[in-house]
Amino acid sequence: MQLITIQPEALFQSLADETRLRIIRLLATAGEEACLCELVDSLREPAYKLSRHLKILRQAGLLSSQKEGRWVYHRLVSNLPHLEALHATIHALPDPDHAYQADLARFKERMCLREGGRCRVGILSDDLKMEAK
Amino acid sequence: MQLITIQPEALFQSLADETRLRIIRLLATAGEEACLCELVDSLREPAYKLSRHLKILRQAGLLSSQKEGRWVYHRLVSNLPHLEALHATIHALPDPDHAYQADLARFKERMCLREGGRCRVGILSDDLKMEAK
DNA sequence: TGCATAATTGCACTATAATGCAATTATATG
DNA sequence: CATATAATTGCATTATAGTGCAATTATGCA
Repeated sequence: MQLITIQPEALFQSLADETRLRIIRLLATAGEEACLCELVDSLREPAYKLSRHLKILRQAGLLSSQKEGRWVYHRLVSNLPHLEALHATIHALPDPDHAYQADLARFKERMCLREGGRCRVGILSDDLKMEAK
Repeated sequence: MQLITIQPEALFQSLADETRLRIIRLLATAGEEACLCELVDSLREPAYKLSRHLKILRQAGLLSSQKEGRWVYHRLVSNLPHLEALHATIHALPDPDHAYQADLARFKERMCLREGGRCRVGILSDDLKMEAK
């Protein structure tokens, strides 16, 4: 499921985007897996955008994704020495404008809606639902 | 000399390029500072190219550069927790096609030409000199 | 002061990557 | 089987970033 030879620069490439770094920092600090709709509500970014960035992170070997019914849960991969080291780096990153802190706060609140540890609701933020026909 | 607020994604952005990552890995593994011509001979890339990438790394807060006569020495910055962690990550990176190992071997050889710990010769690789008038 | 050289930079060009919209796929449920 | 919805993707557009050449700057030295 993961590439045998990951080019190191592709690893950093995948973190060189604000949205992707927000995703990774959130999952790293929360120590949790999350589905797309939970990320949408936490980061307040449209689903199509996050979905694409999640794919990039998966291809870079940073995330693994697992489908459960209609939901897809994304979690950090950390079975390699350089990935462990990378997570330590991410934990040590500064948060100058408290953007990550805000993401994490929304995420924690969102996690309260889980039932039996699983997501049972869709996107809650009205302005990010696609149903705006 | 260095920015007060470095955006974390700019840090990864600066490592998301093969040439820049080669520079950083070389300086990190060698534990040495190096001038441009030494890097040109070690990485076998044209001076104008490396010079530009060095500038980007400097602006990202990863390198500091110091002029000594005609030579400019570049060294890693590591006075911050997340930079220390980043160096650990870089040390843990795989080297699938042994490119970094080759860079380091050329660098060590090149360092033998120093006198009193300072570079005294220019670019040695004939095909990378600009004098090809 | 003139020349050689270490290093940098302006400019044009090309390649790559992010974005938004709309459509589509896949799954659960009445 | 029809509908709702979680998630993904095709496409056109825009923005960003790397490259090579040639010119320029800055320094040491004869």
